[in-house]
Amino acid sequence: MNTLIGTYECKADAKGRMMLPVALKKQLAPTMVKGFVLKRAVFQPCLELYPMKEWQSLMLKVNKLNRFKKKNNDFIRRFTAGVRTIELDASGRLLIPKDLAGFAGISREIVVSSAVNIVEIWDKSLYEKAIDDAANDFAQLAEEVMGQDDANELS
Amino acid sequence: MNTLIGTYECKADAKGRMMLPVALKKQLAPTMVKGFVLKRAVFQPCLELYPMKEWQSLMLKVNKLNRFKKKNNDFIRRFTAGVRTIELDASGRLLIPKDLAGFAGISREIVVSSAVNIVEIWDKSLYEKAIDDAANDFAQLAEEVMGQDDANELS
DNA sequence: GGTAAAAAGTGGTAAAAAGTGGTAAATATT
DNA sequence: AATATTTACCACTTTTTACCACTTTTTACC
Repeated sequence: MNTLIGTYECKADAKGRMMLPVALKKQLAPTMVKGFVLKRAVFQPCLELYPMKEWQSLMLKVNKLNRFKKKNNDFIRRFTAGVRTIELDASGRLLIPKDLAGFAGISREIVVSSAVNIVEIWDKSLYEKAIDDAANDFAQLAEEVMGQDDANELS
Repeated sequence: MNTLIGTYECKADAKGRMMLPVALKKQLAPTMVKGFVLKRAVFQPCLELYPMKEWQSLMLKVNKLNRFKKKNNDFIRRFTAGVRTIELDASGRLLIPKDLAGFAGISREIVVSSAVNIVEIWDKSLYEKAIDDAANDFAQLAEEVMGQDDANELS
């Protein structure tokens, strides 16, 4: 699947439903029919939305892990915590289940952010906080993550 | 891609649309067809406009990162904050999405400034301020570094 | 277990906000 | 002065938000 692009702000209604931003919906259109998996993120207090196909291919990998190793078992439990399959309703709205909303501290203001081939769903204020935190050591982070080949930039 | 040159002032209309200055448009012409990515800058309250090709080659690197590493995850999130794909409309106007305009404090008066191979978009007053601050910092820096020994000047 | 109350989830829609397209007037450039 | 560029509007479409009314599921209690 093509990688997703974009970070969007949107609002939930009183029942915790949100419209996916059209720009994102268009990108997701091919994968929309099969539905999604929504789950807790591992590193951050946010949710991750996997197009079903992405999820399945990830599960293929996970299922190859040897469950008789405690670490693998723990990982699987942890990784699949809070997994829910969801679909958009007839009006194209996405309902964020209460427990997941609770985990991610989501109230009304939401940020939806693509990350390669999945979508992160954040409470807006927590998102901004995470961004700020990352900005502080962005220079260092960038160097560690991307900095191997400065030479290319200069050539 | 060729490096872009120049700093230009322009105005947005009531809907937050601006014409790209022709001088810049001419320079961007080859890359225009594929559209752009507009995003929040990391260190400054301004926006960055990437010709799509520039953006894609960056993403090629980014997409190779293993997202099960927290650092990579954080980096990607920080780097892709506020990303939007945009195109010029039929009249050659660039619409700055409301949330991004909000982030960059952009109202009507805009400064567009090329920076190597991307374009920075600033609210005019914030731009002036940033320039001033940088000037002050530089003066102080220069003084700290070079200012100790007046004697040298006189010798 | 059975029942009432609360919570969670559905479906629909009116109104507000954001975005699009076009053009006349103003300003700058040659 | 003539042309090119930029600015300021108007009218319109699409998207998003904020509700209301209703159904289903879960919880709490007798």
